[in-house]
Amino acid sequence: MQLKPLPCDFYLQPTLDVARNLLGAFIVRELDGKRLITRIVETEAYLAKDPACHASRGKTRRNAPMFGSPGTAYVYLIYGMYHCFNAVCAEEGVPEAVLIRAAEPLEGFGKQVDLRLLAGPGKLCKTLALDAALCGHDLRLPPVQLVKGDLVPAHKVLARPRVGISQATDRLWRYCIAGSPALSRREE
DNA sequence: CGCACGATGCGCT
DNA sequence: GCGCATCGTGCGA
Repeated sequence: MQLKPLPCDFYLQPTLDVARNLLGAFIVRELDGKRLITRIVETEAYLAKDPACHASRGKTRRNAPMFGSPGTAYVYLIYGMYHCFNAVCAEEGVPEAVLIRAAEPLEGFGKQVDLRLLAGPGKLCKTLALDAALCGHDLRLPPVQLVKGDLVPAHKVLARPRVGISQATDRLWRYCIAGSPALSRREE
């Protein structure tokens, strides 16, 4: 398998396109001298003017990383016990991001792997040990890289409402690979 | 300074 | 399907 990090330009596409195009991409995580590879199967887009976006009401200490360089990580704590991992999109100063909601274990997890080990944003961060220390990290570089992956045909991509938000619930900005066993919830 | 609440997940019913 | 753990953040006082 060739592991080619997604270039900075990738994240400058419209954020909804980044969210769709991250489906099938790989997360390569180096941890304790081991390499874990997973395949992204579910994402959500958050846009600058979107009421559900953390930064839609301006810059604060927590959301400041969303205003940073495209292709860096935005990681935050949710419900006091889980983390959520995002890729920052759009040009510097425009706070948009794609939440990585679920991935499928591919390499480095042993034989009897649980396919649902990364089925949800909190579980994904727990399994890959992603936390605030990685906030701002350049996702082209170890120890966490997003790399070019399988092409997912359009007919396999589902668009669904985002999960867990109370505003702008009508927007179909969650993208899933149809039929994946590793989604955060059963397909609707 | 106090407090309501979240881009969640798990266990119980 | 529902309650709740657990705590940093952000806003109103």
